[in-house]
Amino acid sequence: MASIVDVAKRAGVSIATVSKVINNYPSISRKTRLKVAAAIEELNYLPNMAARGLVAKRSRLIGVFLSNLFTNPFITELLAGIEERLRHSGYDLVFLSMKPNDHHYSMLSHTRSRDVEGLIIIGIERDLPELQPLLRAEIPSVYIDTDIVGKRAGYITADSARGILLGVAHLQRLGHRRIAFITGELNNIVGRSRFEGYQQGLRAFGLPYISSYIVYGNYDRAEAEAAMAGMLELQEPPTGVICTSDLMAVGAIAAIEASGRRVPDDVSVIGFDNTHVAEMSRPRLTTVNQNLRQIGAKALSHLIGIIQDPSYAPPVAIEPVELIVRDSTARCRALEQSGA
Amino acid sequence: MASIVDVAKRAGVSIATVSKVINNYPSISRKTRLKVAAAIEELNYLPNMAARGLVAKRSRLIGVFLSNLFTNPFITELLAGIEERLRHSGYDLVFLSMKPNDHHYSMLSHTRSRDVEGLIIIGIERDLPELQPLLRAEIPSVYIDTDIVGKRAGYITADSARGILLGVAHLQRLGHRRIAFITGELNNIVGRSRFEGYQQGLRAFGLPYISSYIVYGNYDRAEAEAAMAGMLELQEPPTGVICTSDLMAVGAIAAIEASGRRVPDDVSVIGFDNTHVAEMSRPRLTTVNQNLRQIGAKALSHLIGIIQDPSYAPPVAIEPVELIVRDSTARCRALEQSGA
DNA sequence: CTGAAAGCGCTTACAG
DNA sequence: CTGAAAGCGCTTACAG
Repeated sequence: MASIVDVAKRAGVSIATVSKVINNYPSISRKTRLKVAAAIEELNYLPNMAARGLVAKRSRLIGVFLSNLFTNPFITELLAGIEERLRHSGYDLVFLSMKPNDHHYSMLSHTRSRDVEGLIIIGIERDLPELQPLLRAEIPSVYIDTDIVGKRAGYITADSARGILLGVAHLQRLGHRRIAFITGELNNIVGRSRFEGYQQGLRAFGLPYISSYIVYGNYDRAEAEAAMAGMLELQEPPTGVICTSDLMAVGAIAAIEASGRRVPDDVSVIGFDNTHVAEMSRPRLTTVNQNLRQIGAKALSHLIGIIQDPSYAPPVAIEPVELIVRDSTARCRALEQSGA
Repeated sequence: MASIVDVAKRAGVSIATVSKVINNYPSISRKTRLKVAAAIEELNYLPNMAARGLVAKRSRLIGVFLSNLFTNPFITELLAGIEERLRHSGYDLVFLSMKPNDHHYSMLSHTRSRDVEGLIIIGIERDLPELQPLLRAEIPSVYIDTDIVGKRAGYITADSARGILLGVAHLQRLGHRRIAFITGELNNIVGRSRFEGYQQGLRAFGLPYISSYIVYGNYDRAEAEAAMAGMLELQEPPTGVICTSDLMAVGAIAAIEASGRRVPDDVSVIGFDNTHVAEMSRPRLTTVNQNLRQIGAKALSHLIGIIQDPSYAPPVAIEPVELIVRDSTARCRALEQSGA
């Protein structure tokens, strides 16, 4: 492949001049600029990123750390958003796979050995010890779904609390008073704020707080199914249930139907994420939509801002959500009966 | 960050020696090796990949080109497989986003400017002109789902034909004779071989070939729904239908139910891919499973083989598939009626 | 406005 | 078994 030397020869200038043309130095005369541009074109020249990175510390590489790499379907949308915004930025994306059981491994070393300019870190635990060195080193970073801030680090996450609140409001409007909540772990901002949204909702509408209506575990479908089955055996089962993922909602529906009840006639169910699953499920899920693609795109925009401008304030961004009403929620039947 | 110079100073040797220790040159004495290893440990040293790549042309970077970046849910599984195998290989993965409408862009230049050692290319059109330069340059490459071979390029794909054949056999065993086929485009190996599998199946079991039972378009759900709706208005609608994605199967089911029929009682439906959707759909889908995770892992293994050993024969690998029987297929009712 | 030179952090013949 | 030196392809003060 052609190098800067070839271009210089062809254009009859020094390599320093070629470099300046490539990097848009203003000093270069129009004539020279044109000559060099022509040579670049003819030779199909593209600068070697490694060399550039080595000397200028500008690798044009953005690193991504994922906790459960690729296992979560929602990651796809996020990456699509990132990639969209990435396209004409001149940056490429490198996946840094963590090696959790390797003592010699550190996220910071990995980042540095690749000369990565900035980091997008997705769905990681807030108290991971590895994160401290990253923050101390002031690597430009945007966290998605983990509330971490630093001099050059910020985060972006959906307004989960409001999503759940919207769900409670919706059920309440349909006449439900016994509303259950099946959620994931509470050890991160996403889990915590969803739980807060539930509590706020109950309080706002004067609904009873019944601790046996609350189950938390992982975001797994089977677990939600078991949890729901358990609640259906209570003296007074809930008439509505809010789940914090669409998969969990599907699990809840399975349990409800297995008990001989129907959704939404007997029990209303709300999901979270508005994934494909929500459309696919029968009945189709009423669910909370977070614009993952946009979150991904914004994360990257902010990251590039932080990288390129030392005075750029890192984001602390809570993205709006909306409730998508489909077929898994309906008027509370208990209400209709008592009303009749 | 510590450089090789720091390590050399600390260990009291030359940088050449440090380099040799890092790269496992056999000439180094045990004593020196230990001293250097200790210094590396103490300084938390990790070689700068850009510098290494620059001089040795070994960037330890594997590039990935995706056609519809991240929009396809099946990509997730594939990447999970790749990442799994990648983990302790010393390579990282860089996403190279194609810039289709940029004249100055070429996949080859992009690859070279990143010093990428090898390429995984997923779901790309076979006759993309960009591919020729890549092949001529003999960049080690493994294509997934595109049948392309070269001196240092091979491919890996699931045995789609057999998947469809298994579907036809299954329906035939259940007494179906009027079997429809809704598929994607035929302009690539995946589309073609699935269609072949369908034809082989009909022939093998002496089933009628009815051209109005065959629809192809994209892999979209809505399109499959429309196609199915059309077939249901035929004089003699099919009693079984095979779709080449789970999403299309869901679309077909929607059309069947919209027409007042039921799945599987009136019409049996088979999907393809065994995604989450298959479990989620009601009824749960009978579908063809391809082990995407394994395909991803194998693709990477082969690629590393090609990179590291010039005499490694590039793969031409057809991976096995299996039929997962769930609730969307049942005995043909027409048969039962005539049999009764 | 342009170019010579130093240097980024490595690897690899080569000499000893 | 070890090290001095050249060089990979760039960028960036600095001099002119």
